[in-house]
Amino acid sequence: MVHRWSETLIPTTREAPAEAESPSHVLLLRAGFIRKLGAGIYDFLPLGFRVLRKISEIVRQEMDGAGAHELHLPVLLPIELYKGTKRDQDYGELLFKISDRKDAQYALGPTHEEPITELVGGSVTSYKQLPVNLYQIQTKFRDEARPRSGLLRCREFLMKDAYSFHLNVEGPGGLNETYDRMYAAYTNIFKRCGLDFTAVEAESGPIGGSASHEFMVNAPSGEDTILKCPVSGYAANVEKCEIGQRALGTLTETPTGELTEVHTPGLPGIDEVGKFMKVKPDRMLKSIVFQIAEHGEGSAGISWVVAVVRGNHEVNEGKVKAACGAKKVVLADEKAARAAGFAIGYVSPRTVNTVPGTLLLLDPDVTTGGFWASGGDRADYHVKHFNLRREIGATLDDAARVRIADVRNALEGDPSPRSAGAALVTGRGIEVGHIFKLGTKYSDAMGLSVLDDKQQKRSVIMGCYGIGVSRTLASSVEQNHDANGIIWPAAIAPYHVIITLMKADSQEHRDLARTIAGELAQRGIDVLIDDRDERPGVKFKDADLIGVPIRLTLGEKSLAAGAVEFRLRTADDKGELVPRGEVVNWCVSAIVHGRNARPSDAAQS
RNA sequence: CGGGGCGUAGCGCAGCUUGGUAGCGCGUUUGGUUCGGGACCAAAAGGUCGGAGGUUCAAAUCCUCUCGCCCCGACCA
Repeated sequence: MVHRWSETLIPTTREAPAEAESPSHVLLLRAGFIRKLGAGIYDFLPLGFRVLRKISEIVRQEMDGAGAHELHLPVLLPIELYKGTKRDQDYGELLFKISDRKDAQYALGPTHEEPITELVGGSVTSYKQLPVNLYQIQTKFRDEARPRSGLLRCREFLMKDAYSFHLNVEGPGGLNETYDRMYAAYTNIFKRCGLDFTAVEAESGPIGGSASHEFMVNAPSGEDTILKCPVSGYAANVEKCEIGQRALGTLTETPTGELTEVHTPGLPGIDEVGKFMKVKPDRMLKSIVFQIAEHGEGSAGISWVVAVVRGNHEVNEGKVKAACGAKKVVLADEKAARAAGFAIGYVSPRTVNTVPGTLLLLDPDVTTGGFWASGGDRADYHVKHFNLRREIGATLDDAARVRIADVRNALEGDPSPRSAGAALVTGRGIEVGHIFKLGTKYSDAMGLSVLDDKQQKRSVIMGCYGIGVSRTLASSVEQNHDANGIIWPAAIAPYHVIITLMKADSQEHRDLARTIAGELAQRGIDVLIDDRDERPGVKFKDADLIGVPIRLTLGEKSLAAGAVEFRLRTADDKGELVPRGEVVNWCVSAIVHGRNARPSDAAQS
């Protein structure tokens, strides 16, 4: 492919709009890849769209290679479809809703579990048609509360979503087999896109399901925190990350002094109370009240769950849910909790004795002895010298009412759950891919079942697999840029080579550029010829800004020497002269051997 | 949704406190000089000052309402 700058639209600017802050947002705007039309709504200009297509093509190749088949579902979906799975409620405000002229309600698809399940339900009638794995690359809509960071969090964005359907979880044709293939395909996709990423274990979230992994592009600007064990390779996001064995107290520690009430008016926050009482947050007990939203095995007889962590730690809802055996827990409704006897904001672990139906969950870090401060169980009061054994007594030994469990978010330095003695390290990431084992959530809700070979009716088991295509584009920029602009990995660069004409008005130079471009194109290389009548400085700056991996410069001096100037985007020098006859091979070699390798580098490696 | 901030030319901003009908830089157009890392000189085009209402002889400026956008938080495949 050969394009000429003068014929396309690449509106580069020296300055970015003040509202753009993150690197990808600023650079994509400045380099003329995208343009904002509204909050979380962007135009993709020719350069941006080319990158989108390159990423999409890699995704297609890998998905097709892994046995998935592309289709195309509507964006405009009758709201009834979402009522069936209650996701019009679960998704809530996030679901974009519109109405037609007859005032019928529609949703703009945020994901497509419902329509795909409807489709398969109506067309798959026998277990012999399973398994099947279908995907699309489609514009998605989410009414984000706060779109931000350009393409990283949009209200309209491009996503690849795949759904697989199975009779079994295990064995040939089972969900696990496809899940593993998708995992491998995702790994290939993000590798081929030239991204530095980490696959982490994740909670499946409101979409439901039993197991999932997130693919995170490593970037300091990422919104998500991930934790890794450098020894075992275990990696997970904060919501999911387990913590290894921690030191436990005996629950028989001696009190540090008389339990003393302290008047702390209008100070509900840990930090403020700590300052007021002159107690460090890590010596305070933070007691958070949850209520069971949906009972499960093990949560019978429980109405309230009080999770206790150190003041400088954060309670993890997923872990609370697991520890109490419920299917779903939510932060307690403040009114209801007060009515039940909780002094919200001033709760202490003693409530296990005072509020019927309360289960107390103690994080290991609060079971050790020493000085503790806690809520005073009445408004505006805290207590000092809190001692679990003295304040709670024999109830501590009743496993039905008090459990010691990991209920907090993991932190840097916590013991690894997979390798004794190793400590977790943290990093930031941008979620670009997510794969789930959905199970039968949607098939049950929408009545998708088939008869098996024993004529038994079986719910179809599903998996779903998403990739944020436009987000992948942005995260590549987050990860690959410098002070001068974007640095595209060759595989997803809008063009592989930019030919910069020093004398755009010279017919001879234009002809040569076109000839070289033609030769490159024959080798499968995409070329942009900068034939604008601009000063050299402008062209060099723009070439760096848009981030094309290789720049060939055609100027008087080099041409007189029968050479072309070859420069990698990552080079810090002015480039080097390459004989005219070799320049195409140089380019091919650099593209093939890695995104920024010169032929000489490749020979050495 | 809570807190903070911003809407003035394609982009970046000043003007608003103390009302008198809009200005600077970049970019754009024309002419000239330049020509290897965002040139210089000269001239020019381009703005219902987000919108509506109000106060006033007079509103970008003051008042009320409204819409849009950004940041932090809450939330979030």
